[in-house]
Amino acid sequence: MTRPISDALHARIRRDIESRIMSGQWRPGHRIPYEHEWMEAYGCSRMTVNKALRSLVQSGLLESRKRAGTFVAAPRFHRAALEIPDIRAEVEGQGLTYRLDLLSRDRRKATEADKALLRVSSGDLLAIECRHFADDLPYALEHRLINLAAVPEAAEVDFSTQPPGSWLLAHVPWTEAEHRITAINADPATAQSLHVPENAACVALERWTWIGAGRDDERITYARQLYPGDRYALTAHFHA
Amino acid sequence: MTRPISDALHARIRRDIESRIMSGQWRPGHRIPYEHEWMEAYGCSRMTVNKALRSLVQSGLLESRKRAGTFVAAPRFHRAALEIPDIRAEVEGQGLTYRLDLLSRDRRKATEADKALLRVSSGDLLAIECRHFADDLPYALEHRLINLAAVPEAAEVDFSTQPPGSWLLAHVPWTEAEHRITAINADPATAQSLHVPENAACVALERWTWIGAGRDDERITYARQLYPGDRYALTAHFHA
DNA sequence: TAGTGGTCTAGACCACAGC
DNA sequence: CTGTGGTCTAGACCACTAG
Repeated sequence: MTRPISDALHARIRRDIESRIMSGQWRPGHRIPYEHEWMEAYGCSRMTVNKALRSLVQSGLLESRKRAGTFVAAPRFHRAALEIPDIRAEVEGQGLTYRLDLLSRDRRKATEADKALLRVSSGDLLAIECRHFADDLPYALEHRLINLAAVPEAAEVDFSTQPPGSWLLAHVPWTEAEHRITAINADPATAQSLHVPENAACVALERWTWIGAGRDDERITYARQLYPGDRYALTAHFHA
Repeated sequence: MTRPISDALHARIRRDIESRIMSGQWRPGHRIPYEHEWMEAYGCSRMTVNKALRSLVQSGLLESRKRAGTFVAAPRFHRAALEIPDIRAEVEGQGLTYRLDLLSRDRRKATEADKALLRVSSGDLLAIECRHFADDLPYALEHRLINLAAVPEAAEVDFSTQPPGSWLLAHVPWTEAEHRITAINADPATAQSLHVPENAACVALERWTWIGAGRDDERITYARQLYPGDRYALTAHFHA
């Protein structure tokens, strides 16, 4: 007997509906009972029913159509929550010793290549190349651009010990982000840097970060991290 | 001037709070006004305020501590919503023609290897190898195991034209899932199958799917899909 | 047009963590 | 203790859309 997560009535209603969907009793497209009927079934107010249903709609398990009812949603893809930890936190979380190796740091006017990556039209930026180590084994190779128009303080920060990602996470707390995950073969320089054979498959994780509506000066940073494919895995989980 | 997504009062309150967090006006750890104060500020009831706050708590931007108040949450990692489309839908969504190539189909008792992958202790399963084509170019190579104890109907399905993922998505609608993304070098057979050079980097996407608490007979399927790294990218986005 | 979900109100009681 | 958020009620009006 597992202990219930929450005894709240709306949570019970939610779980009841969930289990009927997960058991296959209610298939995609099935119209579930009207909110009115749930009120009667549970002897509660409509707000309580509504709270349960809205929560399931937000999870993607249900969809509401005005005037028609609430239906079991037809899944069109697998959803999962991807939680990408800060590298230092991830390494230390595994009980390993983290070390940063700053390869280069360049403050410059955005080149054409920078502009394309950072998605700005002009301005100064900080370009950083660094390696992340876990117990003296290379963990990831990072190429990062920081938009100094958006984060001028970054120009004064010492990134020789503090990873740029950690600093940014703490100083530009809430952003929007887009991620792109691909696989690439390590070129000779990358291979040497990561201590992997030439052409070894690497996970390439790119991240674009900005604030708000996405104007030029709100672009925060671009990061490209390469992980040895045989030592690293991204994991994602779809909650119940 | 962008058109507002929703004019609902709780949505406006939500956006107001969001923008103060995203602009940096309220930093992690900051205690935002009490629900009582929001009521007065907006001249609305507490339920309306609560709806906005709960929504932000669920997004991870806020956290509530009873008796203390509601605080801006400290981001500990980058969150993103990963939406992995059904391959057929994804291919057709790009305006390409989808074709399935069933390489093998084997109904068998679970071998030791199967058990480890599917995470069951025994039982019959369906093992499928197939290739997905987009306009006659190999798009992905798939190895799939389906637990027949959980999905007996799968034994009768014709998977020579219908991709197993699409069938399962439609017939075992809602499950829990775990994903693992790595990069691998194509071995000779894989390279030939995907029309890529030997050792080409490929994105390996593994997915374990089950229902409910996760007992043996509730394990649904294991899938491993290999995508040519230079033709494929997974994308994930963190919503505002 | 009838009836659904979407939204909102003006209260209420409670558990609980901080003071 | 006090006051917070968590939860819930018994109504209400509205927009929308399916029939």
